[in-house]
Amino acid sequence: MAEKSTPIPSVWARQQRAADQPSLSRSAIVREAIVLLDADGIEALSMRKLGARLNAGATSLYRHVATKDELMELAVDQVVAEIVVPPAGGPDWRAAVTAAAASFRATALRHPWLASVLGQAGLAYLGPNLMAFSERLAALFTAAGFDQPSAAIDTVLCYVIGMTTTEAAWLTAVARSGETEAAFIARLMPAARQAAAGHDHLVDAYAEGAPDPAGSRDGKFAYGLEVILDGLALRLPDRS
Amino acid sequence: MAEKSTPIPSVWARQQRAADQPSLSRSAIVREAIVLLDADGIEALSMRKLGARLNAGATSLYRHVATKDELMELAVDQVVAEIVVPPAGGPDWRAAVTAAAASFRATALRHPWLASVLGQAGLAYLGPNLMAFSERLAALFTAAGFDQPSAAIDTVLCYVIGMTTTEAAWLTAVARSGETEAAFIARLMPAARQAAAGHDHLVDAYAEGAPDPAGSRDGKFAYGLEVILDGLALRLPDRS
DNA sequence: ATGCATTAGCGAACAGTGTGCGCAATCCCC
DNA sequence: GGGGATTGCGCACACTGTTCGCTAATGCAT
Repeated sequence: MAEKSTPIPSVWARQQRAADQPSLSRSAIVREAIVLLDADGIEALSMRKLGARLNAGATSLYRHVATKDELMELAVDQVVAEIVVPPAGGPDWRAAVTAAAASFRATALRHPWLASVLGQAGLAYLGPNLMAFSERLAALFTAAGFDQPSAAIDTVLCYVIGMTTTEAAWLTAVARSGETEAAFIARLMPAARQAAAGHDHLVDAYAEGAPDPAGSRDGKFAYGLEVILDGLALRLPDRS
Repeated sequence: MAEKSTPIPSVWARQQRAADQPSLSRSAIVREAIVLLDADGIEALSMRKLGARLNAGATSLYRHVATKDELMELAVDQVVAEIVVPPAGGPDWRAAVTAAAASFRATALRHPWLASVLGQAGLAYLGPNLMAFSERLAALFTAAGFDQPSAAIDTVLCYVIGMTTTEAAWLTAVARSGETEAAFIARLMPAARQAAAGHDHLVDAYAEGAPDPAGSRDGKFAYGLEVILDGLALRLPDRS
């Protein structure tokens, strides 16, 4: 019992290391963090779980990543690379912006933690993929004829981030319930109806059930985007 | 799996006990939680600190609030009551919506945690003040002539939430730095410039310094809102 | 091949966190 | 006064992010 503190190193107990995997690296850590984030949500990511998933101790990660916040920043930048923005200069800038927004939305729904983290990060993240994303958007809007495109970009981006944040949160809640979206809505309706009691316009809004929740989400996103594109088009010089 | 058909319980369905005389009461807890959230941010709110602030043990709070998430929901609903939405039926619906958006933004900047929590909550929060807020918005847009106002409302709301979330996050970072906004920008510029290197449109965007950061934030918010209102106006019937 | 300097990995530990449980005290009503 | 219901709270549990030394392995120069 004397060797309670440090076990005597034995030749037989010696482990040969690192033959199995390309060991620990920043990119492997980020990759696995994204897997864990996608699977179990943002609050389920812990350094210990992530380390265990990589056959490593929790504190080993700190040799490659300064802090958990930095890890999140790296994960965001990695995932932002999935967003595809059409090249600038095409004949139809509205179609290009619509495609970029759709790609953003698809990416944000594939990684439901993205939009909320991105919204709260604001302009503090400067990762290469995020910069490249911004650059392509700026090129797109500049080529479309906006002489001061950053305000237009921010308008579209804030709308898209706000919409996908709430949509991802909703889908996460649905997924956690283990039900279909329609069943989840049905189970939520009594509480919603009771809360809406006495508010005439709200009961009207709740009255018509949505037969196709996913489709109506698509439609709502497209509607708001069209509204914004119409408003932006009015600010373009000439046309016609 | 057993609660497949059980309606989702809501905080608001449970009745609130009277006898709010003792120092510990639901409303006192929520009030103090808001103070703490405003002062130190969302991640600084802990049940222990909140209990200490109320001269009570941490676990005592659980007699009045089921969980910390429920407490956040109550805090959100409390703060939403500060948002002023003009009555419906006025002659100028755009001015009314602009005023409501400005009130939302002011409230969200007064309580920098509001927008992000609200965005991630999505439609799950059913507090009375949030319902009243939605009702007033619905009345406003219905009176303006939108026959299906919920899509229009969501467009405006997602934009406002997205914009104020990033703006609040930015201001929180500035406040934490202890510097003025201009000084913070100046200190951030080298990193931003380096990250933007090679991206022509971005260096252009960074080139013009903003002499009045607060004013330019106001302007950006107003610009995006005007864009959306223009786009919505196109969808109104008649207009002469 | 050998010695050395650097570093990757990790166990223990610290200061927190949310919250369930059971016990004591207090209150209200009969 | 008796008794049941309610409130406050200390303890404990299972976590969290992160720091600190220590060991073992690796790369490099000789």
